[in-house]
Amino acid sequence: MKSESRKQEIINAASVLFKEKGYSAVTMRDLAKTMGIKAASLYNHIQSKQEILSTIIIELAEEFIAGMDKIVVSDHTTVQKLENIIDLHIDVTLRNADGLASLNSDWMHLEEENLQYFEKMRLEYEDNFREIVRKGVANGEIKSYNIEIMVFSTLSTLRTLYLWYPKQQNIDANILKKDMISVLLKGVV
Amino acid sequence: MKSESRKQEIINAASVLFKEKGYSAVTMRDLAKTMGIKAASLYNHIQSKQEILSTIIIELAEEFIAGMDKIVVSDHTTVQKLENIIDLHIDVTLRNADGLASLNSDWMHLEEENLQYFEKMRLEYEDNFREIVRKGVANGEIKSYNIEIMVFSTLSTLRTLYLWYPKQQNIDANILKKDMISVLLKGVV
DNA sequence: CTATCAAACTAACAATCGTTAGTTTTGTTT
DNA sequence: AAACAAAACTAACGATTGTTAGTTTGATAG
Repeated sequence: MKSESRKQEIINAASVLFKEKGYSAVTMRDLAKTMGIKAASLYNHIQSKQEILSTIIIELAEEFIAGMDKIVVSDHTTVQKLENIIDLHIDVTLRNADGLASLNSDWMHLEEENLQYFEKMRLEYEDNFREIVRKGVANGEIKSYNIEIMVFSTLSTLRTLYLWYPKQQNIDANILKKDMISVLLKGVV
Repeated sequence: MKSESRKQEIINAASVLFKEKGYSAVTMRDLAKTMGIKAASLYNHIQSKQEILSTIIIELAEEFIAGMDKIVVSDHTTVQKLENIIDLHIDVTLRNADGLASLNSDWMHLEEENLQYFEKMRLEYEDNFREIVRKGVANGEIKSYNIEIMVFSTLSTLRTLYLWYPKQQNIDANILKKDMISVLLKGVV
């Protein structure tokens, strides 16, 4: 076996470092030191620093696309769909909070092909989100505020979960889901 | 006059580049090319790359601290205070959206002294925010959801405004304030 | 004109970057 | 014990990094 697990260990360690300092500020020697080996040894397992970044980001982006697609084709109400989107973000955050840092902050360092692929997915995701909200406004389930503001407000919170949730200790995932749905959809006053 | 304005031009150009690629990925030669001069010439106006970053971030952080202090000592209701916080973030975002990118994403590259100062200010700001919400829950103005979730949800949206607002064309600042207050406080359903 | 001075320049530095080539170690299988 | 492969190593490369030293340019004031 060509040590796929060792490669994953490197990617996981890189995710942590990228979250702390960002892709550009992390050197291959930093990553090697974390793994307890020399920088050159990393190349027995990975092809390049760029491969690490793109693996982290593209994998996560495809997860979001797959999750959103399921929600879009479902026959739920708008409110249920929004609840499912919140669930999706919380689930992905619980599974890979470190990797989400790269997806959110280092996507611009992807190289040409993967950059275009990522941006296409992000646009598709946002369009789906916007369309769900738009339909909700149209059928009266959602208040008639500016759609862009509602989408941005919700999505910005969900996208930033990876920064906040790992620092919380006393919040169970299911309680988080429930309260986050309440706060995001019904407001605080 | 020791060309304070030329220094500000450099800082403004750096803010734009830092927003696009992050502090670590921007080289002094990148910045010089943007200014139409050679990298060495930058040092007639600034002391170091680090000075540019700390100027951008510390100035903005102090603005937030000053704004928050005014709100804290006011005799407004909790809801009014939250509305004023939203106003504060929108005002700062309109004035310096580029710089906010560094404050949000590159603060960890500050050096020892400024890093500690920044982190102290951030903690102070969040504590003030949390205390305002806590009092609002105590006197019944705010719903009794988890306080951490409410603070995070609101603050994460306000902190990310700099990414979103510059891309919006048809949204007037006053309409944005009004709608943002509605969405963040009263929810979308 | 000439003196002055800010602001540009050229040239170079030591350090560090991602990465490659070739070699040795380590652990398992025959 | 011999053979093999995985995974570590040493050494080095060319490029790029932030920054410095010293010099030239160009506009302004006497």
